[in-house]
This record gives sequence, C-alpha cells and structure tokens, in this order.
Amino acid sequence: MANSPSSDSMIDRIVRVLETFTADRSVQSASQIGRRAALPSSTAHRIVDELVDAGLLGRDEDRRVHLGMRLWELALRGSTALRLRQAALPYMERVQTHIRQHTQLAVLEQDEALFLERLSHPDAGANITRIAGRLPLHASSSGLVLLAHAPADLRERVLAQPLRALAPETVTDPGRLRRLLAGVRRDGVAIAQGSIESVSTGVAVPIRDAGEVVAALSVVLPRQAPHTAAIIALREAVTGIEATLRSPR
Amino acid sequence: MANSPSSDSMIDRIVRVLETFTADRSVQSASQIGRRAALPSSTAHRIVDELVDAGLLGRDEDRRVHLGMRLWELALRGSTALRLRQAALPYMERVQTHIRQHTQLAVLEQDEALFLERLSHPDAGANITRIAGRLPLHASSSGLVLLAHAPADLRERVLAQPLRALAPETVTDPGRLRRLLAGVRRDGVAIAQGSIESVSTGVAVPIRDAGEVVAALSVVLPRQAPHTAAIIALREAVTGIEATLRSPR
DNA sequence: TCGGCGTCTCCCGTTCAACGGGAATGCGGC
DNA sequence: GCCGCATTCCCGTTGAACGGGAGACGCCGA
Repeated sequence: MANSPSSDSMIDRIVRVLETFTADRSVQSASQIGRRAALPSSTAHRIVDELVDAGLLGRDEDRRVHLGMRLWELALRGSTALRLRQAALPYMERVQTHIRQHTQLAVLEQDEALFLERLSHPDAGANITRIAGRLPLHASSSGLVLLAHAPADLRERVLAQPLRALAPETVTDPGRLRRLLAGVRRDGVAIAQGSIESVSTGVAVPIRDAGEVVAALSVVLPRQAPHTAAIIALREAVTGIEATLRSPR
Repeated sequence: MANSPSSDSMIDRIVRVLETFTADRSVQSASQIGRRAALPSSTAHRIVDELVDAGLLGRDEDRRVHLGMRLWELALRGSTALRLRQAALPYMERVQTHIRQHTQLAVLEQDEALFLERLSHPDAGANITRIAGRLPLHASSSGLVLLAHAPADLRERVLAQPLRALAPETVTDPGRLRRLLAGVRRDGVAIAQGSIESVSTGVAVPIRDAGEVVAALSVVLPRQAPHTAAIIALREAVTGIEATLRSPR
C-alpha cells in the first residue's frame, strides 16, 4: 500500500500526503501520514505543519489532521469540474424523479472514470460509486462511454493493459470490448450488465461540449429492470445539460 | 490585486498559484499566473510545469492552464466538506421544492462564510453566493448564524475589525450586531433583510453535529416574502441533516 | 515586410533553506 | 515501572531551488 518514493519534488510529496486521505481515513496523525506517504518522520511532521499553516490541512484538538476547507475552496473555485457539475445537477435531479435509482456524472481522468456527482434515491440499493471515487474504464457503463469517445491512443493503451474483472461477467477481452465500444459509438448509449455487480445494470450516455465528449451521465438499475425509460430520461437530461454548457450561464 | 510575497515557502507559492484561479479566470497562461502570484517569470514557469506534471493543473492544446481534475479529487475524497454536503443535499432539494428560491449551505472558514452548496430554483432571481465563494460573517444570514455560535474570541476579533457594508442596510455597528447575534442564539434563526442586496432577505438556521454548530443552512427570499414558511422548511431540513450526520452513513 | 509584444525555453553560477538522522521529551496503557 | 508511539528539537551537510538574462517563437497591426 505504501507508495514507492519514485520521484521526490516538494510537489510530489504534497500529493503523496494528500493521497493518504481517503473516505475511510479522513483523520490521521502526522506520523501515520508520514508512514503512508513514505516520508521520514521528522520530514513528515515539518511538511504537515507547513500544510496546516497554509490552511490546506486542518488540525483537531487532539493534534490529528484532516483535509482543510481551504484546499476544498482552492480546488473548486474556477474548476471546470464545478462548472460541469452545476450544469448537470438540475437535470440529474429530474432524472432522479423519473428513475428512482442512482444517477451519476463521470469524467475521464488518468485512464479511469472519475465520478463528479452522484444522486441516490432512498429506495435504491447500495452502489459502489462515490463522489471523487474512480472505476476502471472497461468495467462501468460510464467508463465505456468515456472510453468509446476517447482519443484512439488512449483507448489502445487501456485495452493493451491487463483488464481487471470486478464481477464474474465483467468483459475483459480486448476484442469483445472493441466491438462493444463500436456499438456504444453507433448507438449513443452504453449498457453494462453485471460489470460491477452481478445484480445491477449500468446505462450511460455521453455529454458533449463544443462537439467533444466531456463527461458521461449514467444510471444504475436493478438487473432485470427495463432500460428504455432510463435511456429516454438520460437523453432528455443530456439535451438540457448541453444547452446549459453552451449558454454563458 | 497582486499578492505581496510576505512569506515564501514552496507551499505558499503553490497556494498563491492556485489562488489566481477564480470563476472568471479559470484558464490562464503561465506568465499571467506568474504575474498574479508575484513570481519571477522563469520561476513561475517552472512551478506551473511541476504542478501540471503532478496533475494538479491541466494544460490546453494552446498551452494555457486550468485547475486539474486530480486536484479536485484529492481535495474532496476524505474531506469533511463532502460528508456534510452529502448529508445535506437531499434535504436541501426538499427545501427547494417548497421554497422556490435559493437554498445554501455554508461553513465558517478563516473568519468568513464559505459556501459549500447552492441550489437555485429556475424562477428565482440572481444571487451573489457561489459554491466555493465567500461572504463576510456580519453581512449574510448564514454568516450571522455561524458568527453567533462561533467561539467568543473569534466573534470579538471579527467585531473589532472595520465591517464592510455590502448594501445600504448592512448592519456594521458592533453593538447592534452583538444584540442581533444574541437574538440569533435565542431564536435559533437569523434573518438578514437587505444586508447583501436591498431587494432580498436571507433566512438561516444552524446545523449541529455532536452539539457543535458546524454549518448554516439558508434561503434567500424576495424582500417582501413572508419568512415563516422558510423557517419551517429549514428547521425540518436540519432535523433530517442532523440525523444523517449522526448515523454512520 | 517589418517591428513590437507577449510567451515560453534554456542556461548557469550562487546560495540558503530543506533535509533527515538522532536524541530527547511527553503521553498513555498494560 | 516499562514499553510503544507521537512529537519536538538540534544541527551539520548539501544539492536543488532560485531567478536574472538572453534568445527563440508566434501573432498581430502597420
């Protein structure tokens, strides 16, 4: 789990420190951070102190450390992620009222699908996806949409790597995937049955900005549920989102 | 506008670079960043390059620079801001359906109100608040709630500073504010008429986690609209949010 | 065609702040 | 008391950050 300190600029170290924070490890001691980020103890304490002084990290009364609001603020204001999310949110809510399941917004980031937003209906079941979480491109409907419209070199690079199966039915054969992706481009929709969990199906469509596919909008349905209503709701939402992206605000 | 390079660690410089990105300046050249962050040109280019390599910044085809998805990801996963927002979002949506205006979630950050979330009904008018935006504590209903329940030393520090008036009716007299804040603590609600814009009124209530006030939930109404429905809707939402925060997930 | 402007890259000698090993202190818990 | 862990302090070393400056490149208007 410990990162090998392959390179070592100040910035790499800061990133390694930030990477030690996850949903289940949101509060840690400076020493823990140091161990997980592969930093010598005294160095880790110094860097953590500096980050706390800058407001990027916060400190509890018991000296334990957590991500700071200021980091959140700096990362969001002026980010394209926020712009996209703001455009999408109202339409995602509308999807949510029709399809009472999970609705998600994902973008391509470092050869994976990064989830920007998730709305979950109270009645819907569990769902792996988390905001700021990732999934492999080949194993989620959102990922398939993003991969299908990605530059060819990226697509080939991903397909050349060994593809992990998240569930028994995950498609990991490059040839079959290539045919799947062609279908996604043709139909404008990706349907992934049991790719992540056997019991559920993902349905995803692309969102375009100035012609380019910039994100994927998806819903997760129970395995046996029909797809047509979902596809219609997603297409309608995309129309609205794309109109919002085009207009100044 | 240019920041004085008061201190100058690597981290300060990075923060200064990130600070140059705002909603209206989301894409800039490396030279622009350097000027705005008060960095020598060659230094600015080097730092920007490093940040791009680390994925914290992204680069367009035309070499202009924007905030990276990876920064967004690192800032959010494991952040308490996300946890709070996730707990609040469904209840904010419910408020939104009753009070068809703006609904906002804010926290205290560095003696200002930092807005974590905003939902806006299509029919509602313009609104200053932006996600990842700030407002002074004394001049918004959310700010008054946060200030009223803040530690006494912070409250006194804020009241001792010269208080800016955002609108003609903004209350800037420390004595009057102190009395206002006592009323907020007593009533459990803050009402700010024309503090930001003459035409609107803010109504805000506190959100508690383990007894501590951690955030404020607010709506912005047209000046003449009645407050009672808003207060009821906000109180109901807070109940739900606090229950969510208490339960594991 | 030319000149000017802004951006970016490259080079290189200087320097000083980051670095981290190690020892010491403090703090529970068994 | 004793151990394990987190944190703090000290200090001599060193190499990487620093930034001034020169020059290349591209764009635009004259």
